[in-house]
Amino acid sequence: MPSRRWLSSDAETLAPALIGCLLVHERPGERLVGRIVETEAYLSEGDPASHSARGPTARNASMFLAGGAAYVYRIYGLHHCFNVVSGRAGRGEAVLVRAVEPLEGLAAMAQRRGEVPPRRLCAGPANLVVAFEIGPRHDGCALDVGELRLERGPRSRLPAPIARGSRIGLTKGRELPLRFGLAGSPWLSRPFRPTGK
DNA sequence: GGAATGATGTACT
DNA sequence: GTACATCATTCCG
Repeated sequence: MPSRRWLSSDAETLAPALIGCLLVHERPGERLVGRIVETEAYLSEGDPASHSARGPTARNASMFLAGGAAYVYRIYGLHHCFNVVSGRAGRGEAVLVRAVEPLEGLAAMAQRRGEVPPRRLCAGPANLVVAFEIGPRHDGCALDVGELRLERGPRSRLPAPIARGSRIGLTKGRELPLRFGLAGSPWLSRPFRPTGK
């Protein structure tokens, strides 16, 4: 049984640690793989932007599971976003996966995403969810077993340093530098400004 | 019951 | 930079 201990670290630690890890969606006849290049941490305390900020509800219940579960929610009535729950059970922290570099299954991803340039296939949390055919059915799933999995990347060094900046699209908690990404990667949803914003 | 809100993406000025 | 599609969830009364 693969160790899940690395997934129980706090969100601010896990978010950069997920850069370089692989997201795998494997079903009969189809295998989708991507390398995570951009994440955001949502904390259990002191983070007004976190869905867990006002305690458990029906929607955010899976965010309070133990690290290694998936948290999938709908936003703006239109899209879904995929998170890796982190920390110990009951904490309520998670890491939003904002962009991955597609490695396998590009044709299937393109079919779902439509006519977009390759670099936009999995750029943005709602876009990668479409490309990877992730849905509400994955909410609460364990990410070390089953069709949707998280795999540790190669132990070799990353091809670039990890950049850090403020999170995107928030109305609260903008000042917290909790966005992480592979510096200079063409697969990011948006580039990191040199200033860290 | 009713209203406000939102961890987005795309198109447009 | 702004407009907006679109609706479940959340909060208030």
